[in-house]
Amino acid sequence: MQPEETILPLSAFMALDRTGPVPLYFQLTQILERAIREGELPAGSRLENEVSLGNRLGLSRPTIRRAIQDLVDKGLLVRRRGIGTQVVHGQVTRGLELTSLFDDLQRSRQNPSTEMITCEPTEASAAVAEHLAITEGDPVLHLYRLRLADRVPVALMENWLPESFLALDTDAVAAHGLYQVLRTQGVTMRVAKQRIGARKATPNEADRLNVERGSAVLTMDRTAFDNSGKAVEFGRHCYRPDLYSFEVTLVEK
Amino acid sequence: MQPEETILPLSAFMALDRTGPVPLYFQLTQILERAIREGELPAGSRLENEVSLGNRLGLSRPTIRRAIQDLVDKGLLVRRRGIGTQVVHGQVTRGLELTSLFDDLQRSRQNPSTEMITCEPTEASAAVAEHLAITEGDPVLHLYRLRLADRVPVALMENWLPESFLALDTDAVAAHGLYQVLRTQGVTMRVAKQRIGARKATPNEADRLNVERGSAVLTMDRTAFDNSGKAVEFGRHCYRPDLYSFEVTLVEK
DNA sequence: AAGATAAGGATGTCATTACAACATGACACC
DNA sequence: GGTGTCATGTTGTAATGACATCCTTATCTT
Repeated sequence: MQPEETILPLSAFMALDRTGPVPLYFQLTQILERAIREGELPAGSRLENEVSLGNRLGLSRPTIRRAIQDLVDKGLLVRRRGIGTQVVHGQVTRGLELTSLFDDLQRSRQNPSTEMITCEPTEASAAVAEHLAITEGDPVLHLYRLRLADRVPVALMENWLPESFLALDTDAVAAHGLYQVLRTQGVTMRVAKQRIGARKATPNEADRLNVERGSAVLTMDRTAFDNSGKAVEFGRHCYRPDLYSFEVTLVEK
Repeated sequence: MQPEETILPLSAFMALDRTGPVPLYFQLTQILERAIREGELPAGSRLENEVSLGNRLGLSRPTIRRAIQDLVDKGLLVRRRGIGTQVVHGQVTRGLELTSLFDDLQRSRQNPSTEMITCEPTEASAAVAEHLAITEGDPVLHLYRLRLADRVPVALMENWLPESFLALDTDAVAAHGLYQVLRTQGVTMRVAKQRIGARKATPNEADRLNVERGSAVLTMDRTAFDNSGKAVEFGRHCYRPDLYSFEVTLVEK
């Protein structure tokens, strides 16, 4: 049997602004996403088809498709040729994004703070050099920080940045997070490759994270690349697993 | 300074087949991806621009863009307006896909096998019902399996499937993996939401995974949805962290 | 020498059109 | 009753054209 088709009233799309700098497809994506999260488009319901929606809004089909595709990629919608587009069941969750833990915690009002343990230039080890695509012994900036949420230790973070960032503002990093500072330096992260694993905490880690010795920690190694494809950061982090976990949404291509 | 532009010879694109059922953009994606992985397009090099490439191949610009965009989404390329498209530095890795652990291991020739511990109908607990979007007490199929690679235990997997799969072929699941069997049943997974964490292994888990009691395990909870948006599987897995980890590639949208 | 301006080249956005492929349901046919 | 066929509705693929926006480089001006 066909699932119920939900047709949004035209009023839902009155916010569309054709003159501003915001792309139409993006505005449409946001409108639809809000409608899904607010329940106006119930889970399992069918969307109005692309052509009809385009006609009603005075938008071309490619624009409609682009907007819908973005939501499919986010895992909110599912498309089937010959059938239509449906809202995925199951509560929508915010997936992993290219942000830092600091942003994550701030978003969830956890009152994040950072304690800088070490911040000094050093020479790249073989492992660090490999991840940053530089040569062993090259100068790098080494950060060792403790992340807290509501004054409770959540994560221990060790990061290495290539030579061009040796003069980074340490205080700003402690106050606003590494990624925020890099953004103000004109560096925009585009791609990050992460490996998530687990192991026993070292005694040092256990003490700093304020957990029992021999506890399990969640680990994440990450290399981040800027918009020119160069590696700008390599990090080894470990998290208190009772306070933090990773959410990932996978979509079949 | 501008990075070096690499122009692929026309011969690289001779494989393009305009008559077959394979979309042109997809063929182009594969050709480019191979060229990157084989090093014909070196890390950091600039790609030929969209318009010129389209003219050379006799393809329209939207088709070229679609192919390139897919590689950007995969984290292999980076685009900057006004600049061009560049190959990302850093070795290319296979990211997390919508496949099962069985597929993963098979791909890396680890000789995977499965030991079925439990496979029986039961009633949905509150947690299971929540994730499958059914009501507590509804009948579900409960699987409890041990995954081995080269006869070494790698993961303990607990899965629940909704009522429609109560009559699943247990032997086939043990032989070919759960996802494979579901595919033959006409079920195609489209979206999966995963949460990755860590904790200490329970004594039972430690024994079955053949690790010391109190070891750390990597955990993954997953709900998978089919192409109609319905939840078809909920799983709680735990992995030996010395033998398995998750790889994720994030791309800024 | 430093700053402003202009030109060129690249990707980003958007509209229009056409046809292909797939799923469903209705209906005729055997 | 089962099977095949067709019409219809929907998304998928592809080409074409136009303009916008951004970055770099070169040039001109001060």
